[in-house]
Amino acid sequence: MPLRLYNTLTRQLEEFKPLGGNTVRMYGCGPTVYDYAHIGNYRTFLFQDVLRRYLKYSGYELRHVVNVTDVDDNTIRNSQAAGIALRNYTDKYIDAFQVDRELLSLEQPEFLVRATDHIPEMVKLIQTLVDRGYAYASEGSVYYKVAAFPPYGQLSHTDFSGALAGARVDSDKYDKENARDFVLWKAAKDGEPFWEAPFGRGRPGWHIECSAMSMKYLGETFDIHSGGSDLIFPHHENEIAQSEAATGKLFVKVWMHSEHLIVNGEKMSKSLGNFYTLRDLIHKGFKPSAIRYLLTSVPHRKPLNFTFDGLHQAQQSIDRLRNFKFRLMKEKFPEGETPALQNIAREAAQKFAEALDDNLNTAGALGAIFDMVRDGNTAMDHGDFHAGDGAMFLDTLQRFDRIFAVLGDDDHAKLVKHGFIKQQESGADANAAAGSDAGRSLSDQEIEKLIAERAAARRAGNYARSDEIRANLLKAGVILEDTKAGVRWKRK
RNA sequence: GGCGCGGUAGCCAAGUGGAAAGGCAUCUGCCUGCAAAGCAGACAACCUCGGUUCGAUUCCGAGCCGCGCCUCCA
Repeated sequence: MPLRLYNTLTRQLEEFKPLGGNTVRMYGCGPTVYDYAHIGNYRTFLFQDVLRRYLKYSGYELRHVVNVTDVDDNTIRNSQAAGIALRNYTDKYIDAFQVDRELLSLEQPEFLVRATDHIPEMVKLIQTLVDRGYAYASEGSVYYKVAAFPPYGQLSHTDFSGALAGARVDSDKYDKENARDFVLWKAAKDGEPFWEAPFGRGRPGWHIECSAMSMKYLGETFDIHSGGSDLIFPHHENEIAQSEAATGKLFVKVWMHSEHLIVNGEKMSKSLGNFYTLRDLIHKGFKPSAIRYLLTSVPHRKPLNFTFDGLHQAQQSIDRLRNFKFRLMKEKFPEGETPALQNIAREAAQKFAEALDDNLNTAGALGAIFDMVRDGNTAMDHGDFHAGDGAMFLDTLQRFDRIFAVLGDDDHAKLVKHGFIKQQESGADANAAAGSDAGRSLSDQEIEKLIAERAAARRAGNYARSDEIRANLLKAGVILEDTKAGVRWKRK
């Protein structure tokens, strides 16, 4: 089955085929770096990540651009409030964005670009629009003349032929010919950062950034452009107007948008106290992989209601998958193979891909994998699973993880690496430390040592001692399981 | 007002014109030194009203409810 994607522009599910050869050229709207990105932002970025991973899975090469908006009213306001140069201020949040991306296992796009590195391209594009009669200067700023571009409204499917189309626009604020016109270049205000341009000192408007940068790296027409649903209008509508007016060519073939994340049924907002960044959740003790799972498990065209209960459920689900992988790799099975079983694993991989082919139906894809996990576990428990069957199951599991990326069990290592967790100093009495609730985490070696000690106690029939060690480890956030394949431990 | 998205068991959620995936939670049993994990089983759902149809949760119409965008916003 071919990959089919829902295109906001045509409002249809369309079979996907790259415009040029085997390489998919795609652009994703990234964050404005005036603060830490919130989990709603990451819902969109994770959707884009699933998209890029599945395109690769499907055999395509990628040329993927993600932008960072590092100049706008918010970044300027906050940097000035902090008394820090704009560039230095945004650097901090770009670094944080990169850390978050690593925590959430977001793949690096081929190009991560920032707006202020592309001012000349934007100026040139604005000049082209002025030259072609699509833009006009006014009071040192430059505006896009929406009336000059009749297809305006095609993406948001809105008819703007009527006067103001119900928009509440403060038309006194700007010297615009029409309230719908939007700014391409903002005249510099006192004390604000500015760049030189033929139309005067100033800075680019938000929309022109994405047109200039996407076309620079991907060409005048490219395959996929994506972002959150709130960007459909006006941001993406304006990008189309700018780009197509400047080139006379189709700008983007497929537009994809993810629905918003809401929290406990309400819009996430600071005033409601339900506004979460990734680090807020990590500080509450949730694992990045659980957050990734929860945010990717709901197909992107459906609103996602974020709850802590949902995060807990996500964690449990991941554990089920990891447990199965553990059995697969560690348990000893009788020699031989069972073709019927291997077919189950093979068909699961097929169903997995078929679900994702259907506009990235992640929930359906998960169902296929869990079906296989149950069948595999059942066979193992009944003694029907043979040594020769493992590879096929592992292969399907790995296919799954190329998209979902949650089986790695590297949350702890990542959190230590980025300073969210302090590692227990080595050399300390691990058991005492484990029982002391010191707020530090034990190293893998210390945990292994205690497990060995417990194993010895169990062999000696000293269950009081072995249970004490298990309880201490639990207190330190380590869960032990005695399986047929040996002791398995995991961090809570 | 305009334009969208959604309403499936306690929670998350797939899917379908003809016996309604999957995950989490709960209960029982097996397994385990005890747990955990796993297995077996149990419990439990298609917002309402019309229409089309032999048959609708699925298609059409109306309505109700939730969320979003239309102004910076993933």
